[in-house]
Amino acid sequence: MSALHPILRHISLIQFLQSKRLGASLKQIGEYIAARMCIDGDKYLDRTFQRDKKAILDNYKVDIAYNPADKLYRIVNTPAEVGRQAMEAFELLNAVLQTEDFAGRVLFDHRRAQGMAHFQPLLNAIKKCVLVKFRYQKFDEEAYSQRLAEPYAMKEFKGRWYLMALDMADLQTKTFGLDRMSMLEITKKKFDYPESYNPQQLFENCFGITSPYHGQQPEELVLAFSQQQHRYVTSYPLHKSQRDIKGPNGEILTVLNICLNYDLEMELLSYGDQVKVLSPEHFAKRIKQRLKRAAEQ
DNA sequence: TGTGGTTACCATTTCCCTTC
DNA sequence: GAAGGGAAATGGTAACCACA
Repeated sequence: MSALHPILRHISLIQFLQSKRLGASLKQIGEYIAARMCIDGDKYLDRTFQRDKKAILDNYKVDIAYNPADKLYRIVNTPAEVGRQAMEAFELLNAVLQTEDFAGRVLFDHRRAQGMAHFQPLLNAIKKCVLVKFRYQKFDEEAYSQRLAEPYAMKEFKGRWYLMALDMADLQTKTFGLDRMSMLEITKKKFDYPESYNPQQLFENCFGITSPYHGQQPEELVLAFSQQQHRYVTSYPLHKSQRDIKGPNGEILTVLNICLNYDLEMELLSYGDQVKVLSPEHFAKRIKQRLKRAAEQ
């Protein structure tokens, strides 16, 4: 039995129950798991299922409930984001391990963001509401600065992790890249988490890690992608508000309700000549100026 | 009262690491 | 590569509980 065996079973169980909206009996679950795990049909026992059910709730926050009325088990909540990501990561790992005979034919991006060692300590600091000290170097500055901050939340963007924290030097909430931190120290000094700070709400209308400036409201952004690029952004949307509309000449336009921040500018610039900003005009001008400067370089 | 889900406890099996 | 031992996973059973 591999150490991966139980985890694979848990994920199989979740996927099976997700596909069975109306629920599944213990017999159906047993047969599916037995087939999936290549074990004898009667080897997935009730006792193991009960243990799996508890482990799934603990590890993935997926609650499997039994309904005595129809004698079926079903998932009663949506897997939390962290659980979903854990499942995806494990599925990838499992698939890769199964293809080890194909070494050299499954290629990974070797670029790895630095600073992931800070992730767990910072998470603990957020949980315990204690101040953190660290040395920080901005990308546009040579010098390091010493920071003391109240850590509030973590956010991922393009393979890097960022800390949202209140900088005690100027009492401004800022975003710090973990890859630019060093000499992290978790203090014992407690702080009160500000009730008004809601990171999910703060970034709801944003792309990337640049939070909106005070009072900034989302705007309607209209884009015209090339046919090829349109397919790409449809399969990997920029923002949850993204939708398609028909333009005046029957062409497909992409519309987003979003704060027009630096990260979004950079993302659109990365598409080169495959996208045209139609509105708002001030944002189109900004993109045009950047492209003009880029051409001059 | 019977049925079936849940949980606790202990036994057994299997895996994996270390040592030779 | 084989053997031994520890750890983890799994199996078996009994007791408890809710519900029809």
